[in-house]
Amino acid sequence: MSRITLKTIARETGLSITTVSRALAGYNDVSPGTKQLIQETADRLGYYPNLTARQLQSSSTRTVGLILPPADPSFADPYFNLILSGIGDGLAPFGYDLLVSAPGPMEQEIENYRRMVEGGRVDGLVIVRTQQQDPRIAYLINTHFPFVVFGRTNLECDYVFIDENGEEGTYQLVKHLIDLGHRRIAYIAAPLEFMFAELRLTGYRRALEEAGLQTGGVEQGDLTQEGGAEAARHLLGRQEPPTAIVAANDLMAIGLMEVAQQAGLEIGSGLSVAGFDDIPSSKFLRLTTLRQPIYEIGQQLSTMLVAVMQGDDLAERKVILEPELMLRDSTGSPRA
Amino acid sequence: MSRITLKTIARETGLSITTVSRALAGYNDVSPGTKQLIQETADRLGYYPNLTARQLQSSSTRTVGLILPPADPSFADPYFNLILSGIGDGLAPFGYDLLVSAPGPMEQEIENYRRMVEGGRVDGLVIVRTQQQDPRIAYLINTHFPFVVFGRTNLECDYVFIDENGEEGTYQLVKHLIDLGHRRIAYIAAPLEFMFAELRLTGYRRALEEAGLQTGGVEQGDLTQEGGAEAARHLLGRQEPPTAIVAANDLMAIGLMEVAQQAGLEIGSGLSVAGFDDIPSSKFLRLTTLRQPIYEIGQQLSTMLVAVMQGDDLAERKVILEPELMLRDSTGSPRA
DNA sequence: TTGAAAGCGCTAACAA
DNA sequence: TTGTTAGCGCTTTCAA
Repeated sequence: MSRITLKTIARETGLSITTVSRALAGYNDVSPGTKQLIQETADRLGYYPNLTARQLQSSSTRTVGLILPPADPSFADPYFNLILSGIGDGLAPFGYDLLVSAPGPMEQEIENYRRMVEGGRVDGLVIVRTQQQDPRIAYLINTHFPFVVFGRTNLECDYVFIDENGEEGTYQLVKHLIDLGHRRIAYIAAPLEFMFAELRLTGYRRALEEAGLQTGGVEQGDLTQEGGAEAARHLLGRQEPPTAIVAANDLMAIGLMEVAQQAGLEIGSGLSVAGFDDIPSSKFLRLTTLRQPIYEIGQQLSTMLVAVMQGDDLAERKVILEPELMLRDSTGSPRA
Repeated sequence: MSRITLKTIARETGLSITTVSRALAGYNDVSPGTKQLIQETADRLGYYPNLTARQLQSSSTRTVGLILPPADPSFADPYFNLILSGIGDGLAPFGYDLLVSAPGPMEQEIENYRRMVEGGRVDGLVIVRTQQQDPRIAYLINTHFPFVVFGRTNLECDYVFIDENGEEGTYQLVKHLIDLGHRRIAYIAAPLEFMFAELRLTGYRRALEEAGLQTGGVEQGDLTQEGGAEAARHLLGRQEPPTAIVAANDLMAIGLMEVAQQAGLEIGSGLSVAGFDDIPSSKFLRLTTLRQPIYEIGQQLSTMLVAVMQGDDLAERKVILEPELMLRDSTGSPRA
């Protein structure tokens, strides 16, 4: 009991493979009678075309790739869940599947990209979490492979991307804290190889500078809740602890809040805390943050990628969205 | 500037495609000198094998499929994010990729399955969110295709699955509420075509029966926050409103909490609320719930699937996990 | 140790 | 309207 192929149907009907192929493809250079016979036979035997063979023939896969960065556990990060969701839902109407690849333990990231691109497994790629000098983008431009990016880089290349204005957002947030009366404002930065880390940190610095303030301390965290907690312990242990701490993402801000509460600080009045992302939990924790519509960005990215793969011209090749400042109870005036 | 194939290398070195193939595959029936020449040429030209061609030849894809149910927006559901994360991370060490397919707008679900299975796009499949008479499982058993399932069904078939004991968990939860003194306990059920909906509802009913209590009202919700809110409005509008409401999942419980708060009820003392899943937000909302380790289940499922695809015998083909009762502030004794 | 030939399942150019 | 031939890129007998 082997698989049903065109050959099976050809043998069954006594016609050639070519004719069977054309009949099923709906070409009209096949006589109606033959067409019907073939169609009936195909239905009866339950024929379904082998997509791998088609891919090989057409060198098109109708599949889009997404490779997750080798963080741990990268996949469980709410950020990726949302972007994945947006891309998946955005692709569905176009009939594209999404091939997701998580990097194995000791595997080099570039191997994943080669597998997808040079191995011909996908027609296009979505790149997320850009680095300042992102080797993946240099590589893809070099190979002329269709891709879109979530995030900017410092590379001098022309490519399609969406990014949020992390600098301006963070600037507005810190300015708001200054306006509330804070003078010692600390920052928990993301790893600086990431482009967004640099941009957000710049926004923080610009706001302080403009107000003529010194930094209230800058730590670096690994974007996890535990990383935020760790950085918070350092910052709160200082001789003159800050009255406000801004974290580069919500997850770290949440870790920070827990540490502050354990230290007996009242969030909002005793210590102001803010994050970046507006993940679902932030709403319930009343965390002031900057909202970037990650899910919608994912959707828009997939639409743009489809255009790129089809060779269409895009009206906007570089989209920069303004994050929305979500003021909640975790920030307030410093204690008098 | 076309792609580098075995043919390119063969032409370049003056050898045959066969020899090139075997040299690169590491066979030792190629002379050392030839081998080295081929290897060097391949490196120099940047050869990478065409995976589609290999797939066609070997009829193996090293890819696992996951098809999302046609809920809306299915992808954004925290439940799927976690299971997806677990599967993706679990598969990575084995070198399998994950092909995710979201159903298109008007597409029938079975078409997705045919594409993956009969189209030969994947070597195995993960089925989530089982229905009582799940046609997908009947189909897969029929085609002898490797798969594993998250959730039971009412089908009399032998297949590999993991499920949580939703009946017993819900029973324990409702029993706890009864012990606290509640007498009017309502339930917001999930759509009953889902197997887990039936099981959890049974647990609720069993606990009431055992205590000789009437139901405090049963509504059906669509598993979303808004669905929970809607059901809550009905339940709270009753002549004798319940003192406790249990929802079939956390998302609905969260919607329910919001409605209750708007109605001026104090969660925990005025109205006890409980859910099922323990999604990240539940912790912050202090929602009493039943925790099922969805991420870990996803990981274990992928390990089991790899075994099934390899034809290995599994020690445990049917795993049923006990959910953990997470008692938080959203439940308490009813007001005297 | 190497190469010719066949085949995985499909599509497409070209003849008949 | 149909069939023959070739080819997508690879692996695998089987001969040389």
